[in-house]
Amino acid sequence: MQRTLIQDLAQNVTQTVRIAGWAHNIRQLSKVNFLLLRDASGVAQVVVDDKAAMQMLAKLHLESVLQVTGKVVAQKNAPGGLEIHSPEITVLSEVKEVVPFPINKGELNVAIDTFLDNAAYGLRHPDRRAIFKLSAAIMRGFRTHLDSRGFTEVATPKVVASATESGANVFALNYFDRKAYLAQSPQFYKQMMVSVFERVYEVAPVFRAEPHATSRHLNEYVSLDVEFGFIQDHTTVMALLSSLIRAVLQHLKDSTPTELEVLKVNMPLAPETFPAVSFKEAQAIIKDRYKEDCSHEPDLSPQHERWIGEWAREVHQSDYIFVTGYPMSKRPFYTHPDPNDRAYANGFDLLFRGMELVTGGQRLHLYDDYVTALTERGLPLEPFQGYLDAFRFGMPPHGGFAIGLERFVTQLLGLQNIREATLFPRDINRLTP
RNA sequence: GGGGACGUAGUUCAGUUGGUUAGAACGCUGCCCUGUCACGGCAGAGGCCGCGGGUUCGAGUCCCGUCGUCCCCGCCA
Repeated sequence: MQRTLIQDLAQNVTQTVRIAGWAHNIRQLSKVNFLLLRDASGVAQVVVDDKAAMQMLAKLHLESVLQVTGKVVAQKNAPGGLEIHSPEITVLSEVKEVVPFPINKGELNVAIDTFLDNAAYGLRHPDRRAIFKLSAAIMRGFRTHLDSRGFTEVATPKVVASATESGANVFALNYFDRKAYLAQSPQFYKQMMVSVFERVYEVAPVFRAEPHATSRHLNEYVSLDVEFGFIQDHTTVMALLSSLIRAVLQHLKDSTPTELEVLKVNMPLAPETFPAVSFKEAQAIIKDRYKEDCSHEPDLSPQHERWIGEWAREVHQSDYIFVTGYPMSKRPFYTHPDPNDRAYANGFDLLFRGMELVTGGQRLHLYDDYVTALTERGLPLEPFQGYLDAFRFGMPPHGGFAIGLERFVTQLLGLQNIREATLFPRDINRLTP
């Protein structure tokens, strides 16, 4: 007999079906037991009133994997109105010890460190699983929208020869007795691919060797990267990003309504055009409204970003806000300056509910500009030659951005810690599981 | 790298100005209960109070060190 998923039981009322999954809970009354069986699609109640079967259940540990063949019955006092009667139960995988913490009590109540130590078990909790269903839907929505706009998905190397664009620390590794590094971003490669495909994107991990210890940083995270050619300036990139975010949110509503409900997600305010303020305007708002003068600082602090996020929600009814025109001194060498004021960048950050979600902008596209930019920063040309060749042989005006997937999920769900949006997070002191 | 907080049962946490035998809930074990749905009831097991040192008649509680964890800043997505 073929296996039926628990979510499909409603279409099989009065039929005999076979379901299989994990012993989520067993409620034992004297003459009847209720076995709650969980599979990836849901939880079903199995009514056990056979004496031998109840004795077998009494000895069973939770999370044992069972196969149950029985009749689907519509019963108004059953959870969900359905249950399985006259079950024949087979143990497929017996658990021989007590589970580390309960996952069958609704809300999960466990410290994040304990949870992550037992991730392979804890992630089975339906709420935790729902987080990663949403994460998958974000990646799917990202791909679907960009595919429809003529983008090509690429896979660029994660093992690279030279340390990279910005100051971020990289992980060094031994590559056949040569030094290599884990890529801190696909930046160079996606730019090179603009000269091949014009429009590209990538969904892949990036690696940062920064010893940060915060609730919003990971040393390995998934970067949703986009790069495309023949743009006017950074505003072309911002327009594409806005429509992409809106398309992803719509995709979530269409494809994961159950998960959005289970996790009680407040869908973001995302107006047709995301509001934008310049870096200097942002500083003025902070001074005006929050009475802190940061006008001599070259960047916004996390608190400043939270304030701007709050301001955008109140004044523009938007959970997303662009901050444009950061000082060039804080941006990497490939950044295109504002032609009207070369001290500032044709770039942007996108804040989502007060946290940096995206960085992007227009890039330099002329070979000579790269030579100048590298020279001004005291960097040698030689290690960048493979990259620079793309510009020597013709590169259109282009730009792009990178979205932090786990940050998207964290902010969407209002999670306390980005590790909750990561299956197996890598941070400064966690390398396993 | 700088700063702050916290380490007590398998888990999440209480634990008074230092005072005798360290508690609760969930989980676990046994018994009872035909309809539970966070099932309920009764009974029970389970603790080097992170580790080391100190102060004190006496330390889970105060001090120092150490290890671990969480958070903030820096850096970034």
